[in-house]
Amino acid sequence: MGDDPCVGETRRGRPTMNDVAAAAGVALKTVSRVVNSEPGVNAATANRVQAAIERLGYRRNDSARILRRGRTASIGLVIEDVADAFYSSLSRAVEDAALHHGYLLFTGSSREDAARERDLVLAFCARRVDGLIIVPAGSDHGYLAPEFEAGIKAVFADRPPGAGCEADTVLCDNAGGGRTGTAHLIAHGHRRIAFLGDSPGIFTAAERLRGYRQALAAAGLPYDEGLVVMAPPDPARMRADLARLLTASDPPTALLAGNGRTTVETLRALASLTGAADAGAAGGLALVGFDDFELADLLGITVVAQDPARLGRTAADLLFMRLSGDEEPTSRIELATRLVPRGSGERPPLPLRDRTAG
Amino acid sequence: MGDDPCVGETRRGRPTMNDVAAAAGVALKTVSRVVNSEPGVNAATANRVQAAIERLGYRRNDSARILRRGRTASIGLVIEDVADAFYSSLSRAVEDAALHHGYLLFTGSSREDAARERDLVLAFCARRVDGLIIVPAGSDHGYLAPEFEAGIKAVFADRPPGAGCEADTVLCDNAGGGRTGTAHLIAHGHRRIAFLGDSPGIFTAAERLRGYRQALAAAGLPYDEGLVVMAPPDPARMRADLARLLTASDPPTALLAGNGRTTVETLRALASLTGAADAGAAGGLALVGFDDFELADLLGITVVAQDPARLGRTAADLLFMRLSGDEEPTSRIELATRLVPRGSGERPPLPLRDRTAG
DNA sequence: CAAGGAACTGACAACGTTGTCTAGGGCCAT
DNA sequence: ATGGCCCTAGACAACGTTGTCAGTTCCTTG
Repeated sequence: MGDDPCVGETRRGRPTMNDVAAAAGVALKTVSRVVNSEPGVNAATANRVQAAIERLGYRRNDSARILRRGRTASIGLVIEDVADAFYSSLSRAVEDAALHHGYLLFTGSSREDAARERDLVLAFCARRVDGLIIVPAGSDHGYLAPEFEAGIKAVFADRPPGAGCEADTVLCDNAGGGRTGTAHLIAHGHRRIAFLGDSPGIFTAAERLRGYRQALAAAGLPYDEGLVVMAPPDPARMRADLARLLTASDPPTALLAGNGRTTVETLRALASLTGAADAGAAGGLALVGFDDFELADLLGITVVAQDPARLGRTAADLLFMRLSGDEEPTSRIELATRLVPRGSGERPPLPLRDRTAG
Repeated sequence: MGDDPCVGETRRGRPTMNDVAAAAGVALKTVSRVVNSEPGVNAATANRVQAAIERLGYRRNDSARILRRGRTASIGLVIEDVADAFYSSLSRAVEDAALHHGYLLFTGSSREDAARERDLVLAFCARRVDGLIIVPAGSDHGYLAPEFEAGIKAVFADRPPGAGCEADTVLCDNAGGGRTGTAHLIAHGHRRIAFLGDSPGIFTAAERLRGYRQALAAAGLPYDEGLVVMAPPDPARMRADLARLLTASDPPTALLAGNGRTTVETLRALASLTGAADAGAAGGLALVGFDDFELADLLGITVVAQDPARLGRTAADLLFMRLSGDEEPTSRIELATRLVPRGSGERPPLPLRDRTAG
């Protein structure tokens, strides 16, 4: 009479185990056993249940399951921005690990906003994720205290947690990378090296600057504030800064770019300033970038390479160790960086008079 | 006596609303009202409850909430690979939309594997996501039927669902883009244009090839299978293919690369084959890439640009329309592509004898 | 043949929350 | 003074699952 071809009750919404049980003529618990492949169900019964499951299109409700069992088999990942290649590589590594362990993954980008980091983390906690991997934007992680109390595991990646927050941490050796990159330029004869970093509040930016200063000091070179820019990589601002640097009375002969974004924007700025088609050699400046990027090989850009996938993998490994009961003291791992010479960082200083030739 | 400084019972695990209620001397339901900012609670009482919440570090259990309310305020996103720039831009757009609507986001990469796409989607469904955005890897979406029956909303992005699956779809105009790119090369005098695509089973790859053929036909040019490669972008394989193409008796004077990956790998292959530092001009070949990529501007690579962020935004908009009750017939949106001339696609055909000059 | 066990199945409570309904008390208008 | 209403608060069931425990059947074994 109705227009529903199904046999029996027309239920709106999803069938439950109860519906399946009724359809198969067994008890609820038996369905549960079949769904979870628990032993102790007669093959014939199991088949009947299985048939009912397929006929009704039954799908277990994991919210109920989670509520009952207390574990969610999911983890949360908070990064700075998925659209950034560094973080998307990291994401992918975490995703792989999660999949491998049978976990589902919540993802969110903080956009370098501490409040947003906190909201995301707490939302994940409300969903009762078993663990968290956090690239922190903020420096106060007091809000995590009740979560730790409740047994949640967290691993910090790329940047350490705020003071007073004890948790596993995986970092790159940012200061070491800054030293290496700077020392490389010094070894090629440069004495005036500009550092184009990100906001000084960002841990990695500050560390890399520290490494830069260490290398200068080790070589007996003075630290000149006029050669350092620490600000978010805005294209227009960077072009202006570079123009100012290059037309100064004692301009730099080499640049160290503080991260992937600044490297790329530096290349753009150089290209637009010098009009050179081959930005890699623009202005005869030597250039070392921090963080490798796609096509750096073709552009011949020397970089201090990090390994975001390894960072993600390591963080995930630590987390899953914790989730499987590991109670060791928290560890802090620093991953080495690797200098990849490709030409732009091996150019000797160009005497001032040759500059305009481009 | 114990070593726990807390007053009252020492509970392991998280405090519940019941615990908060006991601590504040009110009923469970009153706590619920406070937590959810429901009206009808005296300010003084609310303060008492709030204090208890903070003292105990209470955090609502969303699994229970979801179970009770039936809606999860979360959506699932299945893409091909987060680490790919195209999909990470798309992800970010979806993430923004989710945040804006107060939804949480599950993410997973299918790796071009239909079974994995299915597993991810079903896992998300088991978590009772309210909606799905899917970049399908497979071509059979029958497994979604029970989910649709249960009221889940799904939007397909970048590629259409398999036959028989009626759902909102947002695509790029792949055939149109293929036509545009090919016509552009033809307009610059090319008659022998190679097409370097991806696996023919991938919808976008097949569509772009179709556009290429349409443009050839429109210009009265023959379709030469020898100029077409349809396979996943493996670097070694691509180098071999390019070497074969370029040393053939009647080699192409221009290349149309089928997607971002193939464009980049083509550049690498050309650079390694010709030894040219400036890969953009390697071998004097004209080149148009499908899908824009970072630094294409600096390299001077002409592309048929898609807009992955817009794709994600549009898909999310459609999904949230559905989630807010929209019952219109399903729509299929095609987003226009945009040709961005940058030099590599505007080179005229180079006579064969000049080739080796590189 | 009785007793014991193995294999299978089911009844029931509990997970932590929210929706519905009811109850008490204070205040206003009649 | 009394009925009625609003404001506040709580009791209780229900969401769909899983863990515990108890029951039934049937087979083995002494």
